[in-house]
Amino acid sequence: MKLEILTKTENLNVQKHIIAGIRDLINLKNLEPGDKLPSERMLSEKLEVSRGNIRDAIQKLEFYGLLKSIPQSGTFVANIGVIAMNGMIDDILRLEEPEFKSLVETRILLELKTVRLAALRRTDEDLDEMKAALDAFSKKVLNKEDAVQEDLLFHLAIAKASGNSSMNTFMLIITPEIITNFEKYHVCDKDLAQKGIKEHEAIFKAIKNKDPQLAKKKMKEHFKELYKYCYNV
Amino acid sequence: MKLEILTKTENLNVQKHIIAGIRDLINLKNLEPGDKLPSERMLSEKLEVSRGNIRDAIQKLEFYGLLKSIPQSGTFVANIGVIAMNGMIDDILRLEEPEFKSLVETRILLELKTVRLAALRRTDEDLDEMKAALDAFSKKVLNKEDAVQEDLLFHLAIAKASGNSSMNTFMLIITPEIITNFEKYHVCDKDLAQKGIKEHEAIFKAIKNKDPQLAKKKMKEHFKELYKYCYNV
DNA sequence: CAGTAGATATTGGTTAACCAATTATTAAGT
DNA sequence: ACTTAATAATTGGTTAACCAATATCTACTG
Repeated sequence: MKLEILTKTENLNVQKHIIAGIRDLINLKNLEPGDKLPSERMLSEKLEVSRGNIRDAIQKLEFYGLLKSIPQSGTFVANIGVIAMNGMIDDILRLEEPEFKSLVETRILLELKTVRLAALRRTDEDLDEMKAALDAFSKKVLNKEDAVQEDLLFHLAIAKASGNSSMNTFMLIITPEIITNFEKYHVCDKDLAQKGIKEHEAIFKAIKNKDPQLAKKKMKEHFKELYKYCYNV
Repeated sequence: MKLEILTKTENLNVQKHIIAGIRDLINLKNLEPGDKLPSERMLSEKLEVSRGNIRDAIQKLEFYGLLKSIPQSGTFVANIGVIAMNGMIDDILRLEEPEFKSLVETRILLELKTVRLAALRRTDEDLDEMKAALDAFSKKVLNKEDAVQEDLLFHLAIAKASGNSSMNTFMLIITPEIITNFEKYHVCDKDLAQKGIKEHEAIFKAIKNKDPQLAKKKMKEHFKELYKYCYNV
């Protein structure tokens, strides 16, 4: 018999099997917040997978705040009751890779907020970093070079200036895929980029002047062009 | 000499050291999208950390879409240019744990959108699940039991019905911390929960009737109470 | 000289042994 | 009988050896 390497999809299925197993076990044993899960070795034996797989699954549930590992002690149910635990795990198991449209939708939502917050909260240092990103973008466009990266970095600078760490994180999560798709579908062509400079400058100015309303308005106009491209491609 | 175990913070610093090292290396060698990174073993030697630490750091950069590992072949720079790579890595290195206020801010933003989308896109199956969550919440409140979990599960059901996978994911990420803090600060006391039933029902009804405007309005009213509690505590 | 087949080295991934901290159990002492 | 000290077992975390797929080099053939 030939031993085949597991594909990424198969690995994901193994992980889902484990996560479902942990959920069932929590229910079976009526584990409550603070209770200890069986050891990784026991879990790997019961679920018939390697300890490494178990550790990966636990890490994922830790990421979602459902479990908490403590060295040389054990893995514990986080401060979340059994009802929420079940509901959330089911949601996690059902999660699918987001489509490009979802990403754009989310990005627009986030940015219309971060730009407002940035106008309210930006420090002088934030302003400097945004200016640098803005200049880098303009320079590339004027040289007729591709500037998708510089574009996104300007937007990330706004996210940082918003002072909201979780929005900043979420922007970072969706940005790479956005860049890849933009480049693939040539969303930002040269003509559009020319307009982009003016629009970026308008956004920057509004943030500099601490005018949240105007900042949001300018961002909306900026996205208007993107919208057209995204939903026509 | 006594060997001490590394705390979680120290481990995080090691990871940041590695990520910065990888960034410097990409710059030094002018690696472009598709180029291969040095092997994990070389990196671990050069940065003087274990291969496991290297793998963790690479995994993190893979999560943010900056690197891509291929078995038995190597780790490659994703389809993102050196400028964006530098900017994003710097952002990642600077990321801090979000404060509770940031989480609430983000949650409100997300939910005012997901509720609109849910009203537009909900399937009958979505409706059933939301109804189940709604009933579970009502039942608990009427029994004068704590219902923070059921509350959040209703909101997660809305996120699912929005049909936007990334917003759904983001809601899942912030939910546990929200639950923990709500319970800690007793944000949702019994009287508020009584009101909550009516508010949830109004939201549900609006989604059922596919009325996005009304759904958003009702969600806003629902959050009005929360807002007061969050910023007074 | 080009091209190909085979051997060798390198790669990310996996596994099992190991580690020190913790926890549970036992034994001893008062 | 209770407390405490010592020991054994268990725990998550870490490390190094191992694996098979891949990439690279070598030697041979036409």
